[in-house]
Amino acid sequence: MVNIEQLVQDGLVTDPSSPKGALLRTATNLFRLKGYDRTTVRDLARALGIQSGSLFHHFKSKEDILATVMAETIVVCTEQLRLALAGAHSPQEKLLALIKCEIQSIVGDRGEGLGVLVFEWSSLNKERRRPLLGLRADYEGLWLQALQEAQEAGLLVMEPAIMRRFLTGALSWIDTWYNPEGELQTDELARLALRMLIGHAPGPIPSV
Amino acid sequence: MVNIEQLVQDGLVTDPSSPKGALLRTATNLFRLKGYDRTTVRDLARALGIQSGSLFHHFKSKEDILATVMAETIVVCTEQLRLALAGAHSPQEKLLALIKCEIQSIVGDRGEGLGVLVFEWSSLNKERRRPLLGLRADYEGLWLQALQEAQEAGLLVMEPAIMRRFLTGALSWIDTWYNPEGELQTDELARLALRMLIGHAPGPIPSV
Amino acid sequence: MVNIEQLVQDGLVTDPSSPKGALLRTATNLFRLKGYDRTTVRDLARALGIQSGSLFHHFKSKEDILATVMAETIVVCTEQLRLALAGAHSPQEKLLALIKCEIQSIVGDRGEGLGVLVFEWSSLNKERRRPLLGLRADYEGLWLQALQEAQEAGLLVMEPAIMRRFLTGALSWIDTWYNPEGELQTDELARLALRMLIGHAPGPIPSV
Amino acid sequence: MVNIEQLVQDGLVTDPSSPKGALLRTATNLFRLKGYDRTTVRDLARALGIQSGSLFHHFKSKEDILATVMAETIVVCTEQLRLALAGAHSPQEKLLALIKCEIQSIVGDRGEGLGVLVFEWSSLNKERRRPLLGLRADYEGLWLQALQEAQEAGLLVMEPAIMRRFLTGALSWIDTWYNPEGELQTDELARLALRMLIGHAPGPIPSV
DNA sequence: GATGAATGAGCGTTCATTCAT
DNA sequence: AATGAATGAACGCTCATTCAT
Repeated sequence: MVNIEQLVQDGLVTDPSSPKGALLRTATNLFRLKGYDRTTVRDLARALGIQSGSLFHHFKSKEDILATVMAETIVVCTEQLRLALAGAHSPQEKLLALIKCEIQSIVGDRGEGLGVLVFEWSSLNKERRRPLLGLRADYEGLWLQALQEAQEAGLLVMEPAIMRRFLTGALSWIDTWYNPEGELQTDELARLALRMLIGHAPGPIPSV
Repeated sequence: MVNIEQLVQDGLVTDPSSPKGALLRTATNLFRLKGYDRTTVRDLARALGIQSGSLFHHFKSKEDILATVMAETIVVCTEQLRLALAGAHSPQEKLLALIKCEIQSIVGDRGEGLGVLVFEWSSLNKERRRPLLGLRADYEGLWLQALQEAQEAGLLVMEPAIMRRFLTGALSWIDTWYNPEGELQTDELARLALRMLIGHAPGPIPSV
Repeated sequence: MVNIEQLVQDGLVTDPSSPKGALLRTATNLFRLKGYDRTTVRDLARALGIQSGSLFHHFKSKEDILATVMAETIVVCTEQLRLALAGAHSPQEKLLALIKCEIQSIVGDRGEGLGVLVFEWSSLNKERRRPLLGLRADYEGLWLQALQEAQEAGLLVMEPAIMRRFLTGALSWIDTWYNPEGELQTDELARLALRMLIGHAPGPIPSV
Repeated sequence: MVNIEQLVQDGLVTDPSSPKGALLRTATNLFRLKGYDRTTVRDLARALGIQSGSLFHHFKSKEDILATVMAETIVVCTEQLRLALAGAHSPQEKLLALIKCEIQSIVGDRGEGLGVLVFEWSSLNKERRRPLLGLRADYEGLWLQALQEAQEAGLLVMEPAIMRRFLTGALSWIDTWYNPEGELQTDELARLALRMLIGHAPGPIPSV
């Protein structure tokens, strides 16, 4: 598991155990559940057991909360991606690790943050998007490098940039249908996604 | 191209050349561009050159406009899917036809409607979702049948239900990155997607 | 029964069998049932089976309809009062006749008009009230004259002006509680009211 | 005078010196003057010197204000009635006390509230009427008991239920014509009303 | 740091009225 | 006479934000 405490100390993410951290967690939940626009600051305050005016001691505006939720989501996911890569060696292993990691983010406790990132993107002012695009580029950089290596190893069915785009859509969509209590395990799901990338016929993927 | 006039006569979609049709087109555009919540009825009226009160001669409420945009989008896309299937015969041909058709919907003039459908789904009241879910089931039924046939022919790299879910995400995501003026043609994009489904190694897909 | 046809020919009231008459009847009903403000011209048009715009061929404005309802109600009631007086001779007979007549107006088919008159009075512009006040004065003149005669005959328990005011309130309030299908007949009710005016102890009122 | 402070402490009425109390007073005034429907929340806010949005900190809706005006009016009047009864002993004394009290309510500072109660009753949603009907029944219960006793003492000219209805109308109508600056005193008015109930011939009512 | 009353612009919607057909 | 689309002002109400306490 990624070392959140380190990120907290680096000032990159908010301490989840702090009041501000609780605020962000609750905001993420509500923004995903009801949508950013339909979540009022009073809703948020009520869920936290405080008055709506008090929110503005932590954040300058409602949109500031949204931007922070998005930024911290990307930062944590990127850190998790880095960690996943650290334990993988072959191109195929790396791809599988990234896929597993991204699926974990989507169906796990970062799922709501990612959902907010995708579905509420248009709620964010143009100027506020820029820094997030930079963070996103870091994240995507890790993916593209791994896909590059896989292609050089002759594994991919198509070029990395498009491959990644197809994959991004396929994986992010999981959020809309995956049932964690169903039979399908996330590791199996990751293996299936990998098969889509490397184009093997049905049957077990050769062990990595 | 699908016969819109027939659908108009059947009362399934609004005549695009009527004032109400123009209203729906403009609404689709704004809902996708700014989001449903951030599009005010005054925005919509201004874009149409009418008074905001006049909108309510055509629709009982703002949400009614949203629901109609969604319903007509599905109806037209389903009709197009049906038409695409009519010209295809082998399982592989059928798959390619469906993919081409869905990509055309996404990057063509139904793209905004589909974006509204996906991104503003949560803006719709629970009760208004039901009829749309029925229409959506018709659409997905066509896909699943074609995928079923492909699997029986030994073409697919995984079972149809999950295959379709991966594909839905991958294709709908195209909307976020595809540039119609770039080099990549939609037919080529469709071929690449098909390759993901049927798992061939790099190189030309065998002609269908 | 009062001769409505004569009033129609004199141009004092609208022919009840004409479209305009039907409009007034329906308006009276709706104004009393829902209140003038909460009755929309669309409600009224729908109840008549026409379009709301068509109302304005008969009346210049919604308030015009209200004023007409009120004016014709007073005119008819005054005419009925006159008729009632014509058949009575002694002061006591006259009082009873007026009371019976007013109760008939209240619980009968002029009840809604009178309710509109009382309850929607404040919905009427100051300027439009003036002519109605004149019509009302005619009506009250008949009452005061009869009460005067009764007082001169030593019948009343108090002076006519206040007596009339108490009676006006008592009788108009009947509308809120009287049930025409109950046991209490309107003639009996009139006798009870008369007893209140002339102060006999319980028991049958001496025959007039 | 009834102890308003006690009612405030019991949570039955709003403190008249609080901002909410001022709001209710102003609302009562406007609702009576212009009618509930024609009084806009902006009118009310303007009369109070606040912004229209601020009203909704005190009340959830405009109709909530109306319902509160009505409820508190009945509660205070009932309390005053109780107090009036406490100082009266014979049936005749009790009747006179109740009449005086009701007239005071009508021509005094509860007159507007009672006017709102009568004239805007139909502006209130069906569900909101129920609790008010209960409060009203308490009020009427005091009246009916006193009238019952008067009848048993052989005082009334007719049975209590109808007597009360005539009286309700007669007294509530006072609001439309009584001029506090005229010669007629409310105590004299009350004596006249009592005479109507107990049927004495003109002349002074025997001392109670 | 937290409160909560107040703000004021803006929301979706209503509706009497107009007018070209 | 009648239609019905359109108007545009006004409605009740919401809500992010402010600020004196």
